[in-house]
Amino acid sequence: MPVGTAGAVKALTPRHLEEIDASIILGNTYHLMLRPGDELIARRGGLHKFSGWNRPILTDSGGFQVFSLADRRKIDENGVDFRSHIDGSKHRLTPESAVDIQANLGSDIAMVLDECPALPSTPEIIQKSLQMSARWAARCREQFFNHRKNRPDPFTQAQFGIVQGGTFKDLRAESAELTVSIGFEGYAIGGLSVGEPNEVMYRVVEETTPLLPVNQPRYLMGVGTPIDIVENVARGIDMFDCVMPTRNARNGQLFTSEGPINIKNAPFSEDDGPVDPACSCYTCRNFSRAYLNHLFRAGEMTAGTLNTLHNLSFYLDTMRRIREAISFGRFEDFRQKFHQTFTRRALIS
RNA sequence: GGGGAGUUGGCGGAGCGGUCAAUCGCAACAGACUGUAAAUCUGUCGCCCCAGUGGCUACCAAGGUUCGAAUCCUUGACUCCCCA
Repeated sequence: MPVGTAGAVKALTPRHLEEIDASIILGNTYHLMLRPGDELIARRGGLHKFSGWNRPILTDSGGFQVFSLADRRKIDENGVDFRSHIDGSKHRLTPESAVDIQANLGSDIAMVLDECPALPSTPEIIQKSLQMSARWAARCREQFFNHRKNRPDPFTQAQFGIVQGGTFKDLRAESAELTVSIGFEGYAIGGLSVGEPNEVMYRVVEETTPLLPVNQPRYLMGVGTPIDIVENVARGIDMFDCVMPTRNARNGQLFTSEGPINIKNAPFSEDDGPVDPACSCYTCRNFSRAYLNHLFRAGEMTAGTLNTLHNLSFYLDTMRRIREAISFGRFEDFRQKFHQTFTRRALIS
């Protein structure tokens, strides 16, 4: 899922996203409630209509902002007090209001409000946090059902629960059990990709996915590098979201089948080849590395657009190839080859 | 012809006797980025090396004053502005 925090995948239009065949994008409760406001969006017929995107949208609950904006919030049992990063004003997010806001946004998949604790942390702290997240999840589910019951219009939104538990196997198990027992349309693994080593993340995912229903989507939140994605599919994950392809594109890092390159680097200023010869996206079909190097250095905003288009194409293509490999029973083969060709740093031609 | 201002590292531009190999910005060179406070942030940026309270050469040029000069004086070269 390409990330479109504030109602847009940065640097792209919905037309671009359709062209690369993105099937679902992500929006953010916290950011949209502050600006322009979820009620304003509701008055305009919801986020799809407002943003001109008519395919599915998943909205994150603001749980991650509980973590990333830690210095400007206060958590208690009932919810989170936030100080807006935009103007400093005070706002409150509760499990119930997070559900209400996402209902206003009209997303297709809503996430429960959770607490994403910083790592590393002690088992005691993680356990208290996961238990509160579970209580919040139950409240979110109840509020979700209220919407289902009371809305005059058909309320077709799905809701996902989030498993926490840090890097501790038993705590992940506890959180998974609590979350699954509430019952959701899908399950996410949260609280990872917050600075822990990759092997730790892989291990935790490996220990957690067996505890989640096989016939429902499993979503690993906030991950990751192309290698991370392949490795976590291997461990049973179905869905991902990550800012990496979009943010890094705007910062000049482009993913290729041979690994990442930094298009800013001097050698590319005279490189007439495409970003990735194996890629058939608009950027790779029409523009050279030399041109993209120039656009970036010149500060042209088109650089952000072409780079983002390519990186998202690379990510979505990778997922397509993964699906194909799985359907042909050749995933292990794919995984091995991917590791061989996708090096940490692509060779410069 | 007369009067005035100036010349600093790739560029712009600080500095006006020691703490200056020289603030800062740009450019350049590299790095980071994982449920987006990010078209952001970080590092390097005279030469040499055993990489350090290390060596060398440096602020237009030459000479001088001084324990000590990018900073003061003299001469020269060049640039710019104003009045004729």
